[in-house]
Amino acid sequence: MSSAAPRPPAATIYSVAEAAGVSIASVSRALQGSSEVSERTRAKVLAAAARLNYVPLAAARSLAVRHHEAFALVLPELDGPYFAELMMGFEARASELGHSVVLLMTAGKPDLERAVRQTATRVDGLAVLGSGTTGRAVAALGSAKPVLFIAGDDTGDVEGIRAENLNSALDLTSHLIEHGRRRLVFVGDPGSAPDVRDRYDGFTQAHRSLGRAPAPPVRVGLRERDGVRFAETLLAGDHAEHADAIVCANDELALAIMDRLIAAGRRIPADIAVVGWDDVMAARYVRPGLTTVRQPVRRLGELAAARLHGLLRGTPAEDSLHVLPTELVLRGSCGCPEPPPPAWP
Amino acid sequence: MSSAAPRPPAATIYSVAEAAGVSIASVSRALQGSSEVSERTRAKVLAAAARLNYVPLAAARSLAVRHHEAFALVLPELDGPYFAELMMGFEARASELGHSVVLLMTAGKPDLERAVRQTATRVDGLAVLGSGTTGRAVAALGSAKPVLFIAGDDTGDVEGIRAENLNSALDLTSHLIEHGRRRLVFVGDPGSAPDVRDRYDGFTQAHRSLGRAPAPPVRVGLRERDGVRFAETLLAGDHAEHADAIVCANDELALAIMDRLIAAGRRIPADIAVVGWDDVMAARYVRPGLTTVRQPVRRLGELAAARLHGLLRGTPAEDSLHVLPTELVLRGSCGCPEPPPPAWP
DNA sequence: ATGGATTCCGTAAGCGCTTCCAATGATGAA
DNA sequence: TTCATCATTGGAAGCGCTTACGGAATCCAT
Repeated sequence: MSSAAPRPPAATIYSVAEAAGVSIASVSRALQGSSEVSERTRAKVLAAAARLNYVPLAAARSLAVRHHEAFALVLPELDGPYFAELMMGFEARASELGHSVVLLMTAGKPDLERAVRQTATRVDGLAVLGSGTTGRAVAALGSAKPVLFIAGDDTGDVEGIRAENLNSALDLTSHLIEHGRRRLVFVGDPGSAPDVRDRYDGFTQAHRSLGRAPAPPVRVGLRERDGVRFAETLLAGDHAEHADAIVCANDELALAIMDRLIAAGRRIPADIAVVGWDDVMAARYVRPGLTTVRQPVRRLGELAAARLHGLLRGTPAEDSLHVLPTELVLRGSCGCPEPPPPAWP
Repeated sequence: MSSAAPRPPAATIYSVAEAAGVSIASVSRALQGSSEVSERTRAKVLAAAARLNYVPLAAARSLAVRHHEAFALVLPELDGPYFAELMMGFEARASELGHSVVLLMTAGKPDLERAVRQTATRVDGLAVLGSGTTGRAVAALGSAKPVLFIAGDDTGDVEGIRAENLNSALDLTSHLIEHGRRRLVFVGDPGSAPDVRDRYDGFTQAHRSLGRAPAPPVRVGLRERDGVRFAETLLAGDHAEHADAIVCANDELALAIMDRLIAAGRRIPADIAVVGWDDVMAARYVRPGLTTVRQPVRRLGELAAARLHGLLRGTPAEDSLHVLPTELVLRGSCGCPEPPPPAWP
């Protein structure tokens, strides 16, 4: 439990040069591998570097080469598998491409814009999840650095990637209607995020294409407590038209609602169907299993890193890459037969 | 969709100085706030800086002041709420303390040691989760930078923080025994990680203190598929002594096992009790609810950042801070009555 | 007024690295 | 043997910032 360990001064390019008996220029060249150095000096340098445990200081290198070999990932919060997967994908790909990743969480940050700009000074590009405040804070960056929006709006001037939302929501809603449901309600605030908006749009389009009128959205947050609250107003009969299917903006909401409804004696899906979005782990363990939509979140993260890299090198975007397909996961909560448990390889 | 946006050169301290009509030294002083500058020049500088949208380049600053104002968080993977919470806590606290966080995921990294050292060059300290390979890669860093192990071993020379494991496991196991269970089995590999080891130790101690002999651990991984596999061998009757309670190293395992057991017609907890560890979201939505142990993971992350900061300034560790208490959460799967659903504020 | 304190500011020296440029020595052709 | 050629190498500038250091301007007490 040594608290004031004496830290030996780290090796620098100078100490390596001295140890190897060459100039710092040669050390740099030998280590970069690129330029021309004789085998002899390269060997000497490599040996000395290894002996001294030398690793070039990132800051010095950044200053000299004028870039950072790092990307920022800025996220609103980090809940559930969604963000975890996103990060893993992003980090993995970024790392392959030779970039570190610095993480910035926007939730609860008093001076977001400052935080963003601060972060921006140590990276070559930023991938940003979150609209609203975050989006604005990032926009304030101007075009100083490449920015990529994840699951954001098509703002036209900044590139963005996302998972498909509208059509999946349309399919999901239609599926419910095919199950004979007639009084569907959408729970979630389309104004809160572009992907929620798209999901609600799919919901309405499914209705309209069948000549029905969609109910207005129930504008609540995306957390469990919001679901609980909604379930309670629903049970209290506050909802004018007695819903027979609930389309939730995410699984958290759906799970919480389903739980309360069941606790109150409602049968799912017999009395009322519930579907969610995201396919979180809990979705496959509750009974009935939660019908939901699975997004390729990890690939979204990977793609974000790859595109940022591309942006840096001026590689034009292939539009087709920018919206990733999703997958409907049908389980018992919508009225489908419960699927067999997945077989693990 | 502009792919080759012309990026205007960023403002530097020189351009600000020129715009403000002062020297770069004054700009630096005015912006640092600390040193003495007249109100007049400070105002001029601030105005110019604002006008030019100036933010000091982190790399240049790092080079000059010889530290980075950044911490690394290195994690083995990022699954479930555990890691997400940890990260949020870490980032939040680090940010409060004025540090950026750079993230390094060790899973699937071909040259881990290189990656770690690379990362180390751009931070002032690293918080590391994961023993084994990761631990070794970090150890290779020597004492070059402050390192903090999260949920690692007490290696003596490096500081570490963790949640309490042994006593909670002891309590949990005793609780099961009080429920009348007699043939408990522990699922998880004590050799895979220090915290799993401690949990198994608690398991054995609970037995010994009652004069019973603990069964040897079932050494499997921590993922759902491992649980499924175990459940299947158990159902196949491979397990010599017919278990009446399963203590899992984490919730993922417990959930998967419980699911398969129920699917096979076993009644939980009547026929067999199952308990986990972590209190993931799914734990409170499955039926029966999963009895588990909740760790203050977020606070673990916060503490990690705070201690790293302390290490940097030579603040000695308060030992009491280093192991955080956990909380038993009793639900139906151990034989307790199902608690009422939580009330959200 | 005059001296010594105080303030405030600019000059310049780095921080550790990359890279252009010129110098070196070795090589081959004449 | 001599000279052009070429592969290597070192010198040095510069990336943008902080921070001694010392000079100038201002102040107060005498």
